[in-house]
Amino acid sequence: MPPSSSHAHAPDEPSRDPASPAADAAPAPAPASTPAVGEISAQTLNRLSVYLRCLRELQAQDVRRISSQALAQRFHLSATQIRKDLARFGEFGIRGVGYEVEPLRQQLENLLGLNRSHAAVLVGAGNLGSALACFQGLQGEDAFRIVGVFDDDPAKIGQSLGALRVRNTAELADAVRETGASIGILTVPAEAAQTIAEVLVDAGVRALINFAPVTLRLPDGAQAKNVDLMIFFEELAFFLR
Amino acid sequence: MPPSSSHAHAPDEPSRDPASPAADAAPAPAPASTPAVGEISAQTLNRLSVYLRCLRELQAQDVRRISSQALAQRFHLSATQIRKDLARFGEFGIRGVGYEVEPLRQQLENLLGLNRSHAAVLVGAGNLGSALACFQGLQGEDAFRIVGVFDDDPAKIGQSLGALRVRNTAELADAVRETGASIGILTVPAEAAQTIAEVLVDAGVRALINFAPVTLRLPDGAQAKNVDLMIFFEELAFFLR
DNA sequence: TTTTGTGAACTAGTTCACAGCT
DNA sequence: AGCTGTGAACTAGTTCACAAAA
Repeated sequence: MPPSSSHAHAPDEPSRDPASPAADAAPAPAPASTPAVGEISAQTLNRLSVYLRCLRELQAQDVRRISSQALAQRFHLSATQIRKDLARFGEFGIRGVGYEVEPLRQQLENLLGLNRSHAAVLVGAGNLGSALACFQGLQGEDAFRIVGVFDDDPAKIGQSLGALRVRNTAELADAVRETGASIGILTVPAEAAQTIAEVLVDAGVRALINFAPVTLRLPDGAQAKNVDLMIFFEELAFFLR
Repeated sequence: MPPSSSHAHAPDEPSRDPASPAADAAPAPAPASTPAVGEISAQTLNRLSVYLRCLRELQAQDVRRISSQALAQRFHLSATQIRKDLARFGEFGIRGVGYEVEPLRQQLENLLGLNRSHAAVLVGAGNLGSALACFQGLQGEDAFRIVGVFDDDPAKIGQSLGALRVRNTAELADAVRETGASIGILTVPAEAAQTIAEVLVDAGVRALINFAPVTLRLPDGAQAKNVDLMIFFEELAFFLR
């Protein structure tokens, strides 16, 4: 990886590109009315992830029920917003009581699509790529499994990363088809990102996390989440003026 | 955005708490009217970072001038928004012509506080910490310098990461004071994050990037940016339902 | 009671459309 | 003519405040 790509993430993308692969509504298990995919903002989605994390923490502490109020205080959130966000997908709470932690956690996992396992391939075995390949957050979850790590650099090919061995990028498309991977993680240099993204999407990947500081142009039906780490640093620099 | 960040995430924090360590207005070098720090939203700030990156790319291609229209098309942004964002800080454009790349780039760098160098310490030399310590995006910029890497683990202490050697976390506070570091990068386990954050802030660090999925509670005057990589994955999982 | 779920009010952010320079 | 800068219109997102349910 050349100038090891400058990856960094993207807090939230500059507004643009309203195109989104809207999926259908109502996933089988949810009894409540579920809005079409495109109708939930990234912001809301991120909050749901946060709530889920909070619920898991509560569950680890054997908390069975919690009110929006208590949840908000415990994790510095807004009680009203928690209620609004949750109410969007059904009536999960019990009036006068609060929410039951376990069922709510499950609802959120279903809603976020974490109830099934997603295979991911990672391209670019530089420092960041290696870190992600070994990332405990991913290993711990059942929802995501990295099934292949790829790089161009002959020096890296063959090296092992955790349980995986770095393979030649030439094998990428075949590997995606064989494993049915639906997620691609791009930790390649900026120049290579677009090309690799196209290979991935052609082979069947539908969701990308792109750590390279470029905007990917993707066909409909494929989604990319840009993550530019430099932007976080620049945001802090601003507060230090 | 939360005061000093709330839980774990990154994209953009759940709304709330308008409190912010507002600094004063008008930094000396900017001739244009500069709003107080707290008045610029994280969203706008991120867009400014994006514009800056685009300008640098244009400059590398010897483009001298560009209109908001052309800029927008080239990088898939919104022309109106570019103009609105920039106009907020002064009249940088030439009507009928567009913007001069070089001076605009400088203005943005000043505005974002990238004209001076910020020393950063990194705590937690795991996979992610190591990746960031060697991160070219940071090495390339003059604006940020990682001046120290710290860890608790005796097995890691003494190892070298790029030009640096991992030091004992016990030396952290002294190192911050000696180097005058203003930024702290937290790549420690969730349990350790709050404690380390306090040590850093006590020693003089005013801005943190926290990769641990916990909400840091910080005194006024210190700012944390939470970055939770899992949230990016969860966002994609949703689109794959 | 207590606490959810939700319309209504409010606030922030984006896009439109055009006046005003060059 | 061409393009910026900007009020005005619009859209999205948040908070308030209260009716309905347990």
